[in-house]
Amino acid sequence: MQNNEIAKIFWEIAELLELKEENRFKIHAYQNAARNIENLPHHLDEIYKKQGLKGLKELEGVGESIAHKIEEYIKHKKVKKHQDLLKEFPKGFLALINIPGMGPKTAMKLHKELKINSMDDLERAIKKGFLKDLPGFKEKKQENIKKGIELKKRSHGRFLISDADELAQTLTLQLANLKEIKKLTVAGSLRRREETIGDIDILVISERPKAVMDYFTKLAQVKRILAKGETKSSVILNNDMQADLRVLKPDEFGSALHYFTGNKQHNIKIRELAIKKGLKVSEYGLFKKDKKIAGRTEEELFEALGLNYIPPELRAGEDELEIAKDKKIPRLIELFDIKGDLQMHSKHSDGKNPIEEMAEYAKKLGYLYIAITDHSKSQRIAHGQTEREILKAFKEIDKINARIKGLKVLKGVEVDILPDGYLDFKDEILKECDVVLAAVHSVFKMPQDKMTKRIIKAMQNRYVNILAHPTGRLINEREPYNVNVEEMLKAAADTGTFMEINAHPKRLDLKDTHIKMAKEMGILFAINTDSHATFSLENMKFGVSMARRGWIEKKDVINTLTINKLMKKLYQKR
DNA sequence: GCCGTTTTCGGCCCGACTGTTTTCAGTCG
Repeated sequence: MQNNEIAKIFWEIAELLELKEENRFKIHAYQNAARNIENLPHHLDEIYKKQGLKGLKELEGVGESIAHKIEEYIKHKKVKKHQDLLKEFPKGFLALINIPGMGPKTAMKLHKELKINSMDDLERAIKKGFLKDLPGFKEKKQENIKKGIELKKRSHGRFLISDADELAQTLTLQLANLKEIKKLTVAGSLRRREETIGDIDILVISERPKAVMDYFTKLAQVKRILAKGETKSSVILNNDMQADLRVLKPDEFGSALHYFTGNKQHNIKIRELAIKKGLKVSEYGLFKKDKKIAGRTEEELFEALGLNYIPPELRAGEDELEIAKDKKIPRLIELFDIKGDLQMHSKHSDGKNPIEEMAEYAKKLGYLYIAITDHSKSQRIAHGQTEREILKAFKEIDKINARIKGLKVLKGVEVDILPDGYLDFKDEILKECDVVLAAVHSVFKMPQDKMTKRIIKAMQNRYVNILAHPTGRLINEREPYNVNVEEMLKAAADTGTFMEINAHPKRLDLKDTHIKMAKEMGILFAINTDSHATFSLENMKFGVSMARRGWIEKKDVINTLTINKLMKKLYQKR
């Protein structure tokens, strides 16, 4: 978690500099560095160990000064500039500018005029009505700050993509009822298929924006209106998620969708590119002087800028513009490329449905095969199977295969990787399987070198095909275990082990940056739902979008193959 | 503070909404 610790320090330096009204470009530089560090696939101390300061300076947004501060943190666990800045303000003061609607200017004014130094001070001052005596702080502003504090206290961070997806669907279904709306689409982080979602962005095409805004802000799910204007409204929904609606005209659709999809860094880079070409981009279109030259569709916009179409999942503000300029954006994998699902559980361990029901459901999805991969014996909580039980289950699979046409059920197991790196089943059992997934399910807290060795040892087993949920994280619940991902991936490449992209919305493991790194090493993937019930087989879409964010093509994924080619791949390690 | 296929100095994305200061600053995305 070291990268995030350093990023947090740079975010705070930026905030502190904002309070001091420092040069805004300097502030921007710290924010930019923080953002880039958060998205790094490698640990900063590993980069530093291998390549020193020079390696740090090669990172985007990191120059002389910030590289030294990273070095300082690695050596001393703190950064002097950060400590000095913190000393200039009372403890707990930074919390104030993180209240929605409050920025550095407001916070500083309250600090200077009313000696408000913390969240507690602020709440007390509001209760006593002190704010009202201040110029520029009338009734409404005070009310907004109060609501901002409440929201801040209740909010539990970002939402799972599956939850946001469902909510967005109910909103758009209702909006679609309004006849004034010509076209309607979800944009923002949900369209980019980020692993978690902060708010829901909806773009509407209509000639009558006022009617749309009235309807939107009165929806049953709306708890509070943050802003309501001619073209843009923001609301807080009942579950405390924010939703933004933007209304534009038909000939602005492409540029508006692009602008509203982001991310922010990507948009900035697009605008910078436009400037270099003597053009200007905004949500209203691409302009040469005052003449509009593109904007009706996203495709038109990219083409006018001399770029390949960049799919939303790749719009990260990293190297996608350069690659699009060289016309090298690949055709990314699609949901319909998936021919089967190679991790799921049945009643034989902790699943809800019998094998046959899983198979029938998969057949309805159009799959050619599935693998039943129930847990091994040491997973007591998950009713892991003994050797006898799994062999019995395989006989049941033979019978099902004889009955069902058009879908093959593979005999599999999700075998536990024990703390010493040995597996929970002996090779005699594993060799009876068509597919073997290995996974860590216990003793998560291990020093990095031990955990890395443990996993690598498991992958060296000739029967292990796939490393399941390779980093073990549970989004919003559990950190990944401490494993050196780069070494782990190198071992996967050496042993011919496939990496899982686990499609469960809480896992999404590997994540995008690690997927990209693994692909560069030539590793192949299996995108699996890890289903414990029939309906969860539908989660495949979340795995596919995570794969797309990692630049994955159909050829990189083994469960896009036909059954014969897949079997060949699965047996080539033995 | 970062960055460079016109630059090692002089730039650094663009626009909406709110509240209140009657002309705009602050905040947000």
